[in-house]
Parts: sequence; C-alpha cells; structure tokens
Amino acid sequence: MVKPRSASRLQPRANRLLASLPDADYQALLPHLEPMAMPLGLAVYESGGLQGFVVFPTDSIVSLLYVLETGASTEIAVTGREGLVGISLFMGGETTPSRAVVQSAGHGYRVRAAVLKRQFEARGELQHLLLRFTQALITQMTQTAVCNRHHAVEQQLCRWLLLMLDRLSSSELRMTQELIANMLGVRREGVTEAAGKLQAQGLIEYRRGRIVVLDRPGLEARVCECYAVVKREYDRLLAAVTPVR
Amino acid sequence: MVKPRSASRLQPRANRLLASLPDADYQALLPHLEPMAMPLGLAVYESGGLQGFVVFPTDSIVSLLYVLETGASTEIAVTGREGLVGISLFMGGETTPSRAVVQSAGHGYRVRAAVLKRQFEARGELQHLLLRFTQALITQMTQTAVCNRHHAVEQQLCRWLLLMLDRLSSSELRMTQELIANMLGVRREGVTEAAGKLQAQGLIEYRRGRIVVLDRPGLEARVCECYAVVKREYDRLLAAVTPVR
DNA sequence: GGCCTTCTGTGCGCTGCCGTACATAAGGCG
DNA sequence: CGCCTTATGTACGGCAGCGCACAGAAGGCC
Repeated sequence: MVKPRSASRLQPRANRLLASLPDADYQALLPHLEPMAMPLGLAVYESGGLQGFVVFPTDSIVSLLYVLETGASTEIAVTGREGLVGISLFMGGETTPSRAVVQSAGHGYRVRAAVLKRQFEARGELQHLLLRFTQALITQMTQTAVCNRHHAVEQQLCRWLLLMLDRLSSSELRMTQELIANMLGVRREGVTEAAGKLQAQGLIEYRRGRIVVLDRPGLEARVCECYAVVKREYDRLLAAVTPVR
Repeated sequence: MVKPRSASRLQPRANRLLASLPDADYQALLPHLEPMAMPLGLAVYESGGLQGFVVFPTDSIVSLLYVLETGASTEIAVTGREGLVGISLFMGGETTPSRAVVQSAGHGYRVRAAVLKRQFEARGELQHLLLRFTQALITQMTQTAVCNRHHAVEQQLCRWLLLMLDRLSSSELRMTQELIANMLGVRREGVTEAAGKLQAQGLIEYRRGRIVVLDRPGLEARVCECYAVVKREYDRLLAAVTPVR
C-alpha cells in the first residue's frame, strides 16, 4: 500500500464540492475527512459491494464503469475533483451494479457512510449540493448512452480526453491505449487508429502510456456535441452555489 | 384536448410510487394530485424547458429521450406506473437536457412543482422513496449506455419490449416500428428485420402499429443481461418500502 | 548493455448496421 | 367500395468497428 508524501497531498477544498459548502457545513464534515491515496487501478467500489465510504477526489480521477458477463466493459461516467464517488450511499440504495476504479492516480478524502448520511439528512446545503451533483452525473450518463449509439470512436476519444483534461491540472495523461479502449468500450486498435489521426493533426502527442494534449481548442472543434452538453450542465448545476444556508 | 372518460381513469395508487407511500405522506399529497390524460406523443417536458409539474403515470408510459442536433434520437429510460417523470425538479436542477414523451397513451396524476418540492423537503418517507426511485432510474440509464455499446438490435428490441410489458396490463403494444426505431436509436429497417425474426420464432405477432407478445419467457431467454440487471435493481430499490419511518 | 515485458502499429477478412430507394400491404375515411 | 395515407418488406452497396494475428518499438529491470 503506497502512502503518499504529505507534501503532495492537497487540501480538502481542492475538491470543488467541498469548496462549495458553506463554512458551517464544511466545518461539520471536516473532522471526518480522512485523507487517502488513490493509486491507479484501485477499486473504490466493486459492483454490488457494500460501500463503507464516500470519496471526494482532489487530484485523482475515478471511472464509474460497468463490466458485462463477457468481461467487456464500458465507462458510464467519470468523477474527479468536481464531485464525489458513492452517490448510492445517500440515494438510499447502498450499492450499485457498477464498479468505480481509479483512472488517474492521486489523492482524495473519504468519509464514513454513516457520517455522511447523518449530515445529508440534516437539512443543510450539503443535501442540495449532493443532489445537484447527482443530477449532473445523470446528465453525463445519459449523454454517454447517446454518444455510444451515434458517434464515431474518434469523436468519443476527443470527448473522453476533454473530460480528463477538465479534471487534471496538467495536459498530460498517463494511460495506455488499452485502458482507454476499455473505458470507451471499443477495441484497442480502434483507439490506436483514432489517436493516430489526432496526432497526425497535431492535436495530441503520445508515447507508451503517456498522452499530451497540445491543442485543446482543436479537440473541442472535433468533439461531438455531447461534451458541451455535459459541461454546460455541470457548470450550471455546480457553479452557482448559494454560499449561505 | 382529449378528456378521458372517467371510467377509464385509475386511482392514484395505481401508481406504485404513490402506493408505497405511508398513509400520512399520501394524504398530504392527495389534495394536490390532478388527474391528467396522457395521449400518445404528448411532450411532458421539452429539453431545457421549465417543468411546472411532476407526473405520476398510472396506465401510461413515458420515454425519456435525447434528441441530437442531427435530429436523431435515443431513448435514455422509460417510466410508467412504477415511477414518476420530472426528477430534476426535486434534484434541484429544475430542467434537464432531455425530452419526455408519452409512448403509450393512458392517464396519470400531476403535482405542481412547488407543492412537491415542499413535501420533498419535509423529509418524510416521500424523500427517501423518490431518491431510491432516482437511483433505480440511474441504473436503467447506465444499462442503456452499456447495451447501446455492446448488444445487437435484436437483443435491444427484446429488452425494450420487456420494459414495456412490465409497465402495461396487457400484452399488446400499440406502436409502429418507426417509433420503436426512434427509441432504440436505430434504423426502422433494422427493427423490421429484428421483429421479423422474433415473429418467425413465434415470440411476437404484429401488424401495422400493433405488437402482441405471445411468449414472454421466450423473449426473456433471448434478451441480453441488461434487462435482468435493471429489473433486479427496480425490485430491490422499490419493493422493500418500509411503511413506517 | 542486453533481455523481456508491455505497449503500439498494421493488415487482413467478416459482420452488423447504415443510407437509399422502391415495392407492397393495411387500414382509415370519404 | 375505392382512394390515399401510412406502415411494412426487401434489396443493394458502403463502411465502421470487430476478431485475430503478428511485427516492431519503448522502456523497465537485472
């Protein structure tokens, strides 16, 4: 188990959800925030498993994905510093049939289930915030469904890269094409081909498990509408946080 | 505007969500339940439009769908007597980027937004119930995303027919293949072909806008895993309603 | 530095679905 | 009953993505 150097660990409010909380709510939660390392590949939740914690990522990214009986998988949504992982805990279902896996290593803070539920029930801004986040997440999921049906791999790759970029501070992603393929639910070769095109156009540059985005506006010009729809909803639902009660 | 014969109008508790409410919560809501006709094609909500009401279908079925810029559309989820339409109202977002359209005509009850929000905030069983329903809906949406990516049209048609059957009292659906194609986000010809196969195998029978399911177990044998996953979650999240706080 | 694992590039043939175009049939309506 | 709208059947070429198979390249490790 890798213990992060505390120098690299960000403050809880690096998570935008925690940052949006009014002070009173934040202070109530603060003593229960436990820092945790989020190494690549860590399964934050297993499908159907009981969830003891909710996790607020700071500089890590978590994929929600569904694994079919055949072993094939598809990403349903991603969550980073703008949200939290484990909505089924306060939604009342306790579990979900999907997995949550760390896609980009980093850190986060976790809160025991019972604590979060108590705070959620205690009529504060926390509940409103978490529900609005959940609605944003729903938008991301529905748009993923639409995108899967109607758009080409290249466009989906653009969308996915942009989703990652929005949740990172650098423009470098550390992931293999194999991994991306599993997320998009396509063949690895499909990713190789799409990524090759993007590189040929000077939008990205990559080598062995490392992708650098060179031209973000270029990606945005090539992505399908799905990205903008989701981004707009996230901005709308999570930006305008009323800071008082 | 078609006014339903009151003889054909079901009681509010034909809606399973309303039926699951403890008496106290139900009585509080009852004076605000307005019966409404749900004719085929009625847009309960438009994408991005303000939602003045939440709707509890009794014998109608509503599709949540997303329409792309190109005009192509895909169904995200369906809701019938087991749920309600308009979650964004209590989730805090007020609107969503998707449309809600009546897919199978019938009736329902609507509640003004302000009233439902007040009852939701009152933190009775209503809130828990609506949140659990929302989680079930999320499962349906994610599974739709997975199914769109990995499964063949024929299997998706099976899934869709079963979803409809679960929400109807008869085994006859009144819908054209064109309409089904729009829901599944595929070509009409694709539906013709898939439906033809199912008919050849004696599972269904159809003619001009009318589909009769003859062999439900047969459909269940042919459907992909997605149907069962969703059904299990609905049963789990909505069946075990604790009637007392 | 050399080996060996892991990642990436490329080339097949195959299949499922698309786009288009048109033929036929069913049923409502006058 | 006959017409006319609307639904369904069928056919054909095209292509995106799949499954498979292998070659080359990069980088970690001893």
